Amino acid sequence: MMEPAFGEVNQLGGVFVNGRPLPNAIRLRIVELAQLGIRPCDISRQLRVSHGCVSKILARYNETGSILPGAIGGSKPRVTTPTVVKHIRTYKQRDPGIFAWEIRDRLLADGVCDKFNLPSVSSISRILRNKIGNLSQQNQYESSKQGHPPPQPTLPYNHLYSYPTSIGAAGTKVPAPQGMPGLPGHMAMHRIWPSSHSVTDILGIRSITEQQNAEWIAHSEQLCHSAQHPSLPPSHPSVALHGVAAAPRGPL
DNA sequence: TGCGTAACGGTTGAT
DNA sequence: CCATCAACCGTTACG
Repeated sequence: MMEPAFGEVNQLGGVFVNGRPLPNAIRLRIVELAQLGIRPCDISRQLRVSHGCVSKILARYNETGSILPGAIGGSKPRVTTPTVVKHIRTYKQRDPGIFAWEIRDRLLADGVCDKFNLPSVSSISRILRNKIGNLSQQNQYESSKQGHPPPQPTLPYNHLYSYPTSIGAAGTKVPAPQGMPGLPGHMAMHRIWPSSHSVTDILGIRSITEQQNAEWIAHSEQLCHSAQHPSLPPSHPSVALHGVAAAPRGPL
């Protein structure tokens, strides 16, 4: 906890925070530069991001269509699957005074779970608290993970990074999320460049980096921040975080 | 020289 | 409330 305001410096002189994903703006640019035809090794040098990272981000983008990092932390529901949650909700609705340990017994008795995937009492309590709560009439049994309770969808990361609205979390290795061909070719790759500093002179790439990159990223970061809201600004950077990625480790 | 990837030290967050 | 621990992170180093 406690995000260091300043990270460490890598061999290329770039700043990074160990254990944490690169800022969105940079991830975005890695992809965009690649689409402009700039080679990974040059992107690495220009952005001062290790080539290993550039390689990884690009590879991920190619297969998921998302520039976002994968879902960090947590653990996949081992026992509290959507089905189990649904049953618990039913028990609770039929007998609001039921105890967690009674629910546990019933899950077993009803064959919903076996002794190996039977949730602990504390797990059940948590489910009652977090997922069912009022149990007035929630119907969507799909509310296991993507609940959007507050207007502010739990920020995936500290504001230091602030990721673009919609979730964070790229779904690990899911090959092709919904409608996400993941083909870089389809991209609506308008010119994302700041102004008209055409990148055309790829031969003189060196002339555009440094400063312009910094400026661009700063600008991009602002967009990312304001993008916290569902509605994206019109000038939303192309490659974008669209599509995002798959659900963070599906319920099953 | 470029790049894919394992090892490494690190953080996170549901269980 | 706290410990676990598996998931991910980016950098480094190797091939």
